[in-house]
Amino acid sequence: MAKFLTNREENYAQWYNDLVIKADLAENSAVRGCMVIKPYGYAIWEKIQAQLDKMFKATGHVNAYFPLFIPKSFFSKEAKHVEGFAKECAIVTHYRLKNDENGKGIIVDPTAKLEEELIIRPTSETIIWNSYKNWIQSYRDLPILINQWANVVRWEMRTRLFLRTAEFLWQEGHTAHATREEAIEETQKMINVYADFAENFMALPVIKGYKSENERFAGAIDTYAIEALMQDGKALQAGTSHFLGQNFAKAFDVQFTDKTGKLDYVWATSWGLSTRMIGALIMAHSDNNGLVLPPRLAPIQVVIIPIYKNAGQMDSISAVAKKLKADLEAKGISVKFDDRDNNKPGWKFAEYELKGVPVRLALGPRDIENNTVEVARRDTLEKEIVQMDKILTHVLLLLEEIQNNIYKKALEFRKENTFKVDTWDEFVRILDNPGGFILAHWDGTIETEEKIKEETKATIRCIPFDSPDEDGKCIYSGKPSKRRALFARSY
RNA sequence: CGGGGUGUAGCGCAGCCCGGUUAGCGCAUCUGGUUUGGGACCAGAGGGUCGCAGGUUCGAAUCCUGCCACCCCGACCA
Repeated sequence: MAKFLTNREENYAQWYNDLVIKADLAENSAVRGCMVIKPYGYAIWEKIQAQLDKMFKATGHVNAYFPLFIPKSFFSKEAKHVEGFAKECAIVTHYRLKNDENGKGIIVDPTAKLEEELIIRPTSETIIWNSYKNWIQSYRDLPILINQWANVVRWEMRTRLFLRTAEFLWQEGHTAHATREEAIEETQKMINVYADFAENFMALPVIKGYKSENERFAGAIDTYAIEALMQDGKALQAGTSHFLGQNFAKAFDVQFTDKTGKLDYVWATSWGLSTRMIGALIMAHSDNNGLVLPPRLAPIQVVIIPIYKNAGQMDSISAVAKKLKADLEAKGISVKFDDRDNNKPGWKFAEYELKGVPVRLALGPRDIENNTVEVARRDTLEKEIVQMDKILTHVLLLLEEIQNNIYKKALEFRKENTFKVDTWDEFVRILDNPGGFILAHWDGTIETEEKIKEETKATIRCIPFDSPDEDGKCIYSGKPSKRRALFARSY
């Protein structure tokens, strides 16, 4: 059918790239490493935003906005934090251009040099905590539960549409608390919100766990993550929530008076989820015919395609289609009636399969005569004929079923590609074929983790929250271990 | 930053080795007509600083020099 895509089995990376372009989600821009998110791709992001925003507000958070620029001096206040981001910063040094004296275009005006350089935010902890310093004096000012929807810049050496771009869109939550316990509770709450969102809206099963010290966010005491498995057996970090302890409060001198009148530093968390999620969505569900979108995040949930030979037929089909569209919309479903005359039905079928529209309804003269609709579902590509009077409930149920089915399929895939491994040989062998998640014992040291990474490119994705206590031996060093970690090669 | 590759119409490419009519093909676009239940067909039309700057030559997309950009493979990362 869709011979326009590279085969997923032949070249997974190329398939992914083709799909992003052909489905009209995004394209490379004139700026190195930065993408243009096209309307269809952005519509998915808007759906993600709308749902997450609702969930953040339901858990007591509010939105605010902080500057894109961060003074260099702010950045260096938390030692680990700078170290982590220093190598991928874009820096503003001047504020004016002028005409070149030799008449050759425009140049940076050397007299317009900034006193202090500005960093384009790679993340906003520093600029936000600088503000929190002024906002917090007493325990009565706490907690602060703020989220920001923003763009950030990380000057990555190699980029890939959605998965890693030099500029990306995300949300970052930054909260301030009076006690350690409350901050930890917040960190956990938000990783649960992310997992809930991933599983119930993206139809993406995830594993929640702790990051190893090596993989932790720069400046965090503890990082929790949700990890998902892609169809090529590689892992993708889909969201992170950090317990920052008092690190940033100390760096920015944010103290408060508690109920007993004692002065203490504020406890912090931060948590983020980015446009990378769209990459996860694509890689987790799609096939050789194109995207497969979960109904709850699909910009178009149902497309209606007319099949006709002449204007007379089109008139009667159009009347039925418009009524059907209105009825479905009244049930809260987003519907597109594609009555463009410049493409044949076959072309449209292929087009909407490529774009992952969950349900397709075809209406032709036969259907008008028999009072029926042809219903096709994107996830299985099955077609059936449904009586017009049953179509509303049928579509509603079908959308739910597709949502559940693609989740089940992804979960099944993850189960089949998660392995408990106890020997080094097996570990190496499984990583190469078939790949996937590997649960193995690890001695808990950074040295071992790095050796494993060097030799196999596999990293510890997380130590799953639900990983049970059990005695074992580290797969690499043979030293005793009490718990299994989750390993994989990752994006 | 190291290794490899590519820049020719909106997109994908051929031409370059071996210099020589008006730079070609497919897709897309526009016009007209026939079509329409799984990516239609015919006829016609428009669209080019051949990445940039020099050089060699009677003549350069083609040869030489320099530069720039992008892509792929490694080291960094959500």
